Amino acid sequence: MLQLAAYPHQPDYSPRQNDVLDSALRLLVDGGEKALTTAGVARAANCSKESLYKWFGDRDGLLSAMIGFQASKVRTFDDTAETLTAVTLQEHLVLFARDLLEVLAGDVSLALNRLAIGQASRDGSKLGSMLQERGRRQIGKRAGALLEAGRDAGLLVFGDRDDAYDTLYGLIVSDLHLRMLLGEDSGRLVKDFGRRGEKAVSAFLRLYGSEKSSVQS
Amino acid sequence: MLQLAAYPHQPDYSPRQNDVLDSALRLLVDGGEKALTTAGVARAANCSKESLYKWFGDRDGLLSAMIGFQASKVRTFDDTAETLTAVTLQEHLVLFARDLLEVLAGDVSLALNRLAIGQASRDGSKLGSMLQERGRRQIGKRAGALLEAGRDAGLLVFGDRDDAYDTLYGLIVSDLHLRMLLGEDSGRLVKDFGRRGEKAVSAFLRLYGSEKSSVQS
DNA sequence: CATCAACAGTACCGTACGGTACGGTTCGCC
DNA sequence: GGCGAACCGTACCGTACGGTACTGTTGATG
Repeated sequence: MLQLAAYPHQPDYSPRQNDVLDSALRLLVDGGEKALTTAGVARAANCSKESLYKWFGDRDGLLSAMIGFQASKVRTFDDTAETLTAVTLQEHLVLFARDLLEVLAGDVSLALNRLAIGQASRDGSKLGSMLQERGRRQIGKRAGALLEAGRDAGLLVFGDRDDAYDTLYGLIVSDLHLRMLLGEDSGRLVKDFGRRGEKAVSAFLRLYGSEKSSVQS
Repeated sequence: MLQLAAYPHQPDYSPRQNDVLDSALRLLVDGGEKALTTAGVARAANCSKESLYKWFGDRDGLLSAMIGFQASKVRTFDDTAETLTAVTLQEHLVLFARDLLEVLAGDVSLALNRLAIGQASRDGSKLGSMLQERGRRQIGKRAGALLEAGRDAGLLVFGDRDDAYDTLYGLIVSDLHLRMLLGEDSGRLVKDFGRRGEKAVSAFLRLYGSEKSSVQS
């Protein structure tokens, strides 16, 4: 699991409003977008609809705020302080893979992705690009730093960093994310994230690893 | 592009009803789920709401029928008749990759996936599993046959066929499908499907190809 | 021509939701 | 204590949608 900030970090809203956003996320996770009515949020959060509209403008503003709020809780940490060896690079990659899979499988993440995808056709995909920017881009920065550190240490060989990350991502996730979004029983799939990550990293190292990066499995 | 049956093949519904389903799909593609109202479908298809309910039961029945109807139009073709060489295997894999990407990027496919994902939280994901079964499973059979033919010809080495296909799928698609579902401007991404497929197949062959399968690029 | 089934078009109903308005309450501030 | 801002709870409004009922109209069959 990625680091969660111990304190909400006061991103954009007051503590009271953060509580409301928490309730809204809970509601969304439990019942899907259909359950996310303004009256329902107000009831669940013990606030009035009038306050909702004062704080967030309208329903879309509430949705945007929910995405921003959730993104503000997901923290990526730099794990490239130490100098990399073949073993530690592999370990860090496997750790990254596990974290990535667990974030993608999180119920809040799944609910928000479903929400954004559902709205993608309508409103010019504002929510979709928000999720992209605040979600994948952020986690991609961590992976990119790790990959470049591996290259600097002579353990990885690649030309374009984004291409390498794209390959790594595909090897780790494949269509698992989409299957979960479609509602495939994730309970059955969730619990070999460790093994899945190891296999993906192994394949990635076979593709992009230098000679000196080989690690006996 | 995958083969489209020249004749609708009379899957489950009458020609008149197929026309209605076509109109409904068109409506969904143009305006998203919000635009897919029963009155809208009836107007677009020049039929009455009463007929819609008689034919499809209720709105969910209409959605299911739309998925089934669209799936019935996508035909996978067997391309493993000839005996495989290193070159033809690579060509078939690249062709498969291109077809896969173009299917996933199709506007009807994207609209239906968005629809199913949007409903995944509510109804026990009936539409989601339908899409899985009729879509990915179907296209996966073609890939699976190709992979096994490659193994039989001594060009590929793998233990579990599904694992190998999962890897191939991840290398080809990565998170491109999700990005398109989120509304990322596909126009910018769409047109190097050929190159993307070639690179993915090249990586796949490096992972799963036997000695004798090496092809100079 | 009479009959009957299928269907289009439309009017209608109940409900649910987004958004607004208002009375009552709490709480900080002078 | 008096005042005003923030806010809760609720009532309210307009609209849009899913689903049903009704009235023709067509077209095939005997």
